Amino acid sequence: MARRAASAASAAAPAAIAAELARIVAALNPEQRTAVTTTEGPLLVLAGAGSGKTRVITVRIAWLLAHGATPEQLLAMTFTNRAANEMRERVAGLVGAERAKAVTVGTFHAFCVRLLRERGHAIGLPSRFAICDSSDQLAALKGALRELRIPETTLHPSALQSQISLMKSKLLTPIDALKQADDRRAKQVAKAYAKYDENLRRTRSVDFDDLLLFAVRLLRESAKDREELAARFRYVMVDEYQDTNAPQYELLRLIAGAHRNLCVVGDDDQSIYGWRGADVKKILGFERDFEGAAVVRLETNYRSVEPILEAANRVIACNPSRHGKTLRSALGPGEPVVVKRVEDETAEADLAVREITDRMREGLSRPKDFAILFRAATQARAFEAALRAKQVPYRLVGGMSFFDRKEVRDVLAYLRLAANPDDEVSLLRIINCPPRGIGKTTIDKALAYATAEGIPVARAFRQANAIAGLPAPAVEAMQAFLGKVAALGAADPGRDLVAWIRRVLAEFDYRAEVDRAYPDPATREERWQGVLELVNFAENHVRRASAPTLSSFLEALVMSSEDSEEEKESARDVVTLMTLHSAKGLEFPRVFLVGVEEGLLPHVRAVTENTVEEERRLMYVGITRAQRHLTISCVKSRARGGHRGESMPSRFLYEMRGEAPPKMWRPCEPREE
DNA sequence: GGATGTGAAGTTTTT
DNA sequence: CTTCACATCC
Repeated sequence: MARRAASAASAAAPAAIAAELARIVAALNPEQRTAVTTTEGPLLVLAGAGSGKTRVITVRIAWLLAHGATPEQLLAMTFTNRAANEMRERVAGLVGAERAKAVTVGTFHAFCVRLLRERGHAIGLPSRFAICDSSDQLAALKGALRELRIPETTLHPSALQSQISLMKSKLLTPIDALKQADDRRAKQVAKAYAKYDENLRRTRSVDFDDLLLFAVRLLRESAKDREELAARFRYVMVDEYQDTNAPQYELLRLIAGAHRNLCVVGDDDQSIYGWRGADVKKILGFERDFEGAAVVRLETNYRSVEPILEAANRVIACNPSRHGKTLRSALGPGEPVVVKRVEDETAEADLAVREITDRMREGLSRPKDFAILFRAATQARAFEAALRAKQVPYRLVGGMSFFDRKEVRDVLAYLRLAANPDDEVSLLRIINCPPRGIGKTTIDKALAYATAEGIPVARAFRQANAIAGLPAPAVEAMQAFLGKVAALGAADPGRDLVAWIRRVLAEFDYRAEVDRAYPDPATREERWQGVLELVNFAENHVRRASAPTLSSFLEALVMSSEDSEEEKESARDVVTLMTLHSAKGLEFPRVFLVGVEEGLLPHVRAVTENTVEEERRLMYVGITRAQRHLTISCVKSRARGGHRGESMPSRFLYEMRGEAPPKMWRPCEPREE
């Protein structure tokens, strides 16, 4: 990041590239062209669904480069790795791999990691901090609860996790949380938050939210770093701006606040992450925050046929607070949106699968043309069953990731412990896996000792002989185990990563543990494949990274949600099942939007919590995924939480047709507080 | 220290 | 209905 703007790149941009760019810009519609060529000052690009948003950002980067900016001066921020990768590839296609490489394109989180590794010392951050993923976070929270003697039944760790994350994404410190706490529970949450943070600091760890928070703190406190960053990144671009939370906004202000060359692209109508801290007010108030901002609306949609966009426009028009856009189809007329109400969820699944098999029989559609979209992940079950019965290949997006598999997490814990002997979470995970005679009682005693003495858990284990009442064999086993770990972690294997991982596996005889834990030979083989897949990842990392180390490998794993090879293979020609949230940004020729009922979409909790507007945006996102065909379904009777009950069509279905709901119809009522 | 049974609770998810 | 955490038993 501190690297000087190297102007060593190609002396003269090839004339061919310049001509190509002129051709591309000429082919844009007038609004897109304005968005591309307005380079100075704050710019808000309101990009409706399917309006060529990524094209605008990438061509804008090419335009900036062709008009005097150096690649080093450009910063493009995204929220997901997927978006970052796509942007990088498309920029490379426009300006050539060489210059594209020098443009900083990345997720907010990846940007912050780099910033903190290079400059974090200014706020006392150790350069070798570890990054916790969400299951590490959960384990750390359980530890904090244990130390505070709060039973997990009183404060559910996963609920605590999202509450703390939400507070962090609103820039609330544990002290703020304690000040604001007005009841017993809130006080406990604040205390757990404080203890959790304290433990992370002690183990030199940060969670995902901390990456943003520390970056903000660094740029607030160190004028030198702030000024250097602002001087380097003269042009800042942000994708999916409607998803920005408080720390991300703050970060942007700190980098681009002085020169104001900030271009944000987003769609307030697709803001669906309010529940995790994304603040739609940031995009609604951009013109106020950055006075004199130019605003461009992209309303021509290149994705969907007219009837689909008409439905989308009518639904979203019911939201009171928005910038206001109306999508126009570049594709023209098409088949009308189909709405069906069937008996129950089984019939709903049969309806969709029947349609899929019929269309496939015609030979004009393939499995990958179809997507089934739903509000809640639990709805997938019925569709999975129906697809299986008809032998239609499908993939369920979300669900358990490769890195959540037990064997993968176990092996990762070994690697992480070797890289960071203070990693308590990993230590506790594998201290007795494979079993080495260190039981729950022993561990509890060591934990109590660590808490009483105020020392790291790993140190307590190392001093096991000082702890009263521990069985001698357990003490020996612990010390032997820690000795092995220390020996492995003494030196970073660097390029020999793969061989080193194999040695770790052999040293701890993890194969034997897999054989022991899974008596069934088929699952045993499957589990072991998971371990081997991890070794593959390491191989890839060594091949791709410029200076691979154990730490860089572990970090790459935490920061990316990359699919395993096996998952990539199976994702080829299959029907896609996913939640509306994971569907954002995707498109399919034929979409089924299912379970469009009161209580589900909008969800009951959204109704009681007065967030129906966000549910309406979710409906809008669902509709606008469809290119040519959209089938919406709802049921008369649905089993929820074990009980079967009557389901009414969603209010959104009436809005979609521009009708008022019938008189007899009762939406779920907001609860009076 | 590990296997089996009982109980409660059950949107949305990326980094 | 089914998943996950916890308690109890061997």
